Amino acid sequence: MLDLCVLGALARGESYGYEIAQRLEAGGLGSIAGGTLYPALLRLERLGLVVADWRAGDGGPARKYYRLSPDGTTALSSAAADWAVFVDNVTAMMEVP
Amino acid sequence: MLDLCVLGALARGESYGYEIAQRLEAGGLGSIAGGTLYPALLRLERLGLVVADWRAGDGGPARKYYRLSPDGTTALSSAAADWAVFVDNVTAMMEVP
DNA sequence: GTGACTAGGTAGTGGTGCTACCTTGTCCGC
DNA sequence: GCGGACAAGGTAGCACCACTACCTAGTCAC
Repeated sequence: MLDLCVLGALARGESYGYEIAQRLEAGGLGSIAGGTLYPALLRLERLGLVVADWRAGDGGPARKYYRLSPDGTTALSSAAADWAVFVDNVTAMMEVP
Repeated sequence: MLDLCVLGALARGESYGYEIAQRLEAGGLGSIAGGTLYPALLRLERLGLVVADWRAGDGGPARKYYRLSPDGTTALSSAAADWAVFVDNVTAMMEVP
């Protein structure tokens, strides 16, 4: 769930962890703590869905920039389709007719 | 997540575990195994969101019929509202603009 | 030089859903 | 009349995931 939102946030352009958290919060998903976000980013990196490289910080510590890999892009669009179906089913189940 | 779907299934009328699983499967949520469903029902019962009573089986073992408690009804409608907001946010996050 | 802020990471925990397995009851086919 | 299929409920253990708490390191302002 969180992983897919992170992929979606990265679909808006490459970014680093701290800024991804801000994108997610701006998207209404609440504040995602570092201890939640960074393990998710490491998972996605190990799965090959995102690729990362370190860059010097702009007034602050170095940043690790993440961007979608081709696998990540296809995983995101396939997950988005699955998500739409799942949402339709769950919403129908939760609404009392 | 599953708990809310179970509440939704019970909002269609009181039922027992085996039939709830069939309602969920008919709703497109896939086949929910007993080892998944029954712990969820026990959770909901301990939380007071559903109430249950045993009745003699109709050609088969006894059945435990569950129905929504007043707390369960309010929990379901409040969860459905939260779910709608959450879905909107996640869907927006996962769709690449 | 101390604190605030940015940035990333690890350790441990709790909840949740899964598989696997068990028990009881009825009915059907051989 | 016995074994298997099926209905119905339950428990045990495992794996994953998100969370809290904590740690490290860099820069800047006071």
